Amino acid sequence: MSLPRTILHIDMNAFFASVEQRHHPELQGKPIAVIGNASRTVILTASYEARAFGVTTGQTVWEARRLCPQLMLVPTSNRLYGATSRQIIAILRNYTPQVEVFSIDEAFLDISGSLRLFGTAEQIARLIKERIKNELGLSCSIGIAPNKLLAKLASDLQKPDGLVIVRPDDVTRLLETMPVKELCGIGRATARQLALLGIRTCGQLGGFPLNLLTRRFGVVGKRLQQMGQGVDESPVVPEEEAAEVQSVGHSMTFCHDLEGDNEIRAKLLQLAEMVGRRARRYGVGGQTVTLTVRYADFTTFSRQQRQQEPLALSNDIYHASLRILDDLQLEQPVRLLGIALSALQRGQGQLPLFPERQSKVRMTAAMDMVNNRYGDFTVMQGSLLDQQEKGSHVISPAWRPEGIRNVTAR
DNA sequence: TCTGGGGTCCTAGGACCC
DNA sequence: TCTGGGGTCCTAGGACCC
Repeated sequence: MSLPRTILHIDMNAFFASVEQRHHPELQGKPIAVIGNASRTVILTASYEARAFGVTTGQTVWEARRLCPQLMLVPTSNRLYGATSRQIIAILRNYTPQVEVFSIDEAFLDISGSLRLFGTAEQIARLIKERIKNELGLSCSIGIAPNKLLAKLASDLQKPDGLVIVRPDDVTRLLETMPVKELCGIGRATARQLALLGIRTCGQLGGFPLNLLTRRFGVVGKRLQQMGQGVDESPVVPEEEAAEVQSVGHSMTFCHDLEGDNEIRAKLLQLAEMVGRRARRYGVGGQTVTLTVRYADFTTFSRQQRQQEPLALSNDIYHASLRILDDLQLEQPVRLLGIALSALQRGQGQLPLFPERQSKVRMTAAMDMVNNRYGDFTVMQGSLLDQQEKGSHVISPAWRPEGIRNVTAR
């Protein structure tokens, strides 16, 4: 048996929208929504004033405007959210080194070892809330519980500006009537499967015969039952111990569906440059290249090809994606294209053996430096020059402010 | 004026080898 | 010239998270 733990889950309230409101005082108290920079976008985050009208993440702008005609739309400002996220994490690290950055606006803290130093869990949570409020002008919800599953559930129970403590003795009562969908890890599809078994609440899930769960869900059955019981032994994993990153990718939805081959190739070159530059910045190369295509009717599929050696140069990634494209018979106009690198390997920064490759690598490094300093696509290959569209560069809430995690050589 | 983007993990099936 | 089975690698797709 492991020792009882005390876990905090910190969840920023309407993060992107709150940062915008703090940054632009004229937006405070107003219904605002942060959207992507491209024309075909959705609501990324709505302020609480906008949520009161029913505006939520994932809605189309058109839908949101219908619900809230006075809605103010703000394009996303990635750097600002990233910088703010880093400030938040810095505050959290004052209370324990055991900080797991779960997303740009969420983190888990294991404060089991900090209690003697800072007081009770509740006192620590209040200190954190106060500092984030005073220093950054932002509010958050915090859940306190014996494990991550319950801490995350707890932080969801009171928003905005919440503080919910789940003590070991409370767990059974809390879960008895809690819908399974509220648990992190049970989505729509699993909830629907569970409903077919007559399971709607965590209490029902936790008490359901294991053999029946295993028959339906395989190895996941055991885990599901534990989740229903509020059992979760998974540790808080700080950044430096985190698993290596598995893939690097970019995708773009275009403002109009692409029909021509040249247009498609041009976009692939642009995507390859975005993916390649990020891979090089992280010092990784990918041996598998995946091309994702979404048709006008939203049908989406992907094809991948294993390469002879790991790729990190934009041009190599581009040509690999072209080879995949050439094997495809496109049946409809293309709404979205994506390129991803996986089967990553570290150490792709060294100069290759052949002289002509050396100059390519040096040129790429020089262009990367300029772009890193002055912004994406400041300098680029000739064929990219006619591309006015710079991509939406929507930042996702899953984006990690620390950038890539450790990548170990295989 | 329908429906973003960046990830992780799991599974199923086929190829291939012994 | 029949009938397996195990293991590994690879691909495609789906569920889930933010």
